[in-house]
Parts: sequence; C-alpha cells; structure tokens
Amino acid sequence: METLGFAHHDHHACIADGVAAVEARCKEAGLQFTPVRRRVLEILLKEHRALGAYEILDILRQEGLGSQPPIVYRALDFLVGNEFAHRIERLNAFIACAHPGASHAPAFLICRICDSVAEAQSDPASAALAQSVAQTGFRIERVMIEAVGICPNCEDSAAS
Amino acid sequence: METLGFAHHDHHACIADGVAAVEARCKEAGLQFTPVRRRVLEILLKEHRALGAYEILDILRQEGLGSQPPIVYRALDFLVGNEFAHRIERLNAFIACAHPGASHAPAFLICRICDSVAEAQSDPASAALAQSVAQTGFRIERVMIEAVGICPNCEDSAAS
DNA sequence: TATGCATTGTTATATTATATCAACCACGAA
DNA sequence: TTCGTGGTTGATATAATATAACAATGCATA
Repeated sequence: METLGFAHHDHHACIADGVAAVEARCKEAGLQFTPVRRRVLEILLKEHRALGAYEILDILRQEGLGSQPPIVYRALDFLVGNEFAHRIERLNAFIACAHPGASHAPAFLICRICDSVAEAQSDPASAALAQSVAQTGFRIERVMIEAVGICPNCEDSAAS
Repeated sequence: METLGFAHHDHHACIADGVAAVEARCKEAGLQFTPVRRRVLEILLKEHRALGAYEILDILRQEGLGSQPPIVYRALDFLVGNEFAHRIERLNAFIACAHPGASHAPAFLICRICDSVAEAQSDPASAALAQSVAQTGFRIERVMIEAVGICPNCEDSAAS
C-alpha cells in the first residue's frame, strides 16, 4: 500500500483510476453515482490537497452543475459517508480517498507550506492509543489523526 | 498523571486549582491574566465538556464582560496559544487544559452521548505515527488525535 | 398508470471566525 | 511627570462554513 501522495506519479491515471474504482464500488453496492457526485469526486481527485466546500461549489457553478451550498454538501456527505472521500477537520475541507474500497482508518499528513494532504497508516497509532486508554473504560469507536508539518517537496525547496 | 476527567472528583477545587495554576504560570512568564481571559478560563473549567465560542460569548454578555465575537476569540487565542486550553477540531469547540503548565500533546476522548471530553496521553500514539511515517520524508510538527466513543459513565447508564 | 423513494433545486438562515480601526491602559524611559 | 510604546479591549462589519425545510424531478417498479 502506497502511503503518500507526495511522490511524483501519473496524475491523469490517478484521476481516472479513482473515478473508475468508485464507480465500480457504487455498482457493487447499488449506490447511485450521479453526475454531481462524480464531478465532485473528479474535482477532489484533481488535487492532492484538501478543498473547501465553497471552492468546489465555485467550480460546479461555472459548469452549471448546481449553484447552492446544499448541492455540494450533499455530494460530499455521500462521498465521505461511503469513504470515497475524507473530511479534514483541521482545515474544514475535503480530500479524495487515496484507497477507495479498501477498508481503512487513515491518518492525514498536512503540509503547512503547500497545503498538500497525504494519507498514512493510522493503525499502529490507533492501536497505541487504544492501549493507553484501555483501562480508563472509554470505548473508542473512531479515531481522527491529523498531523501538521512539512512535506518532502517543501522541505527540499527550503533547503535549496 | 491523571488521564481522564470522567471519574468523580471535587469539582470546585478543580476550578480553583485550574485558575490558580494558570495565574502562577502567567506571573512567571510575564503574561497578562486579564479579567476576560480569567473569566473565559473559569467558564471552560466549569465543564468537562467542549464549549463553542458563542456559548462562552453568551455568558460573557450576560455578565457585561464583552459582547462581540472578537472578545471571546481573542481570549481563546491567548488560552490556546499558551496551552491553558485546547481546541477540539472535531467540535469546533474549546476545553480547559487538564494539566496547565505540563508540557504535553494530549489526545482527546470525546463522548458522543454526553459530549464530555477528557485528555489522554497521546505520546505512544504519536510515536507510532512518527514511526510509520518516518521513511516518507514528511516532517511532523504537531499531531492532533481525537477519539469519538462512549465514556464509562454513559456506558454504565446504557447497561443498566 | 400510479406509487414510492432517492436525488436535486431553491430559499432562507444558522454557526463559526476574522479583518479593521479606534480607544484604552500599563509600564518604562526621558 | 510626561511621553511613547506595546499589548489589550471595544466596536463595526463581513467572511467562511454549514444546515433546515420544502418543493420539484426523475426513475424503478407494482
């Protein structure tokens, strides 16, 4: 499993594959992959960066796909609810899932320079938290892990 | 170190001690512990629950301590910036720090039934994340960990 | 065709947060 | 003491994020 979106890669394929994967999952699960939902996913896939709901809405507007907030929030609810996208709490923004279909509880790495966001494995960290909380009696259902820092690309730029 | 605020305890002392600790830290560091800042801290300490900025503002208003958003946001910036309080990203809300002065990177345990929030040790989890991210080249500066689940008290109530 | 259900369209409003500039106040230097 | 400086507060306005509520549409199918 690739954990980072920081590496250079074939980004066109990245979008096409992402849409195809979600389309397949929807067909499988009997979910409606409507034009608005597809377009919002495409918009998210185009960036390895979290987009605010209103940024997405602006694009939809230009394309005549809907002009009011509920349109985009409903599409995002669908995508996030089915794990085709994730909400980044820290940024009040959204990002396409890097591994649609794979059951996973990602941690997010947020670059504070270029705003890129990558998914990392959260399992070891979640397990460690579960361990340290175990005797308190709190029953953990979901863990949100978001790290802020500097991505390799920005690190390199700063060094040069 | 007590990791949870779920246990029964002398809550009056809890408030007094919290204020005293912060007062001492401010004196030490040459920070101004003004009436608004003190009052906001007291309001936060009165609950083991995250409060929204506007909930706090409503209380300040009733007391004539300020009536506009910037008042409360500035006080919160001060408290959070000096680690006397924490922002819970998941809730867009704030909570008094359970261990003012102690340098710490807490994880938060959020009960989805009663909305109580407790601080837990995040060090093991952060370390595990650092470990799993190490080879990617991302430099982590700060990790936010927030777990949603059910606190012991609500678990007991549900069981009975 | 009629019915039901998910989705989309539309209006309005709620909630959270910040920019900006003026007024005030504490404190140290002249 | 007076002045200047920096930090804090006061006040107005507005930005940014999100949801409630209900009507209209489209589509599957009984």
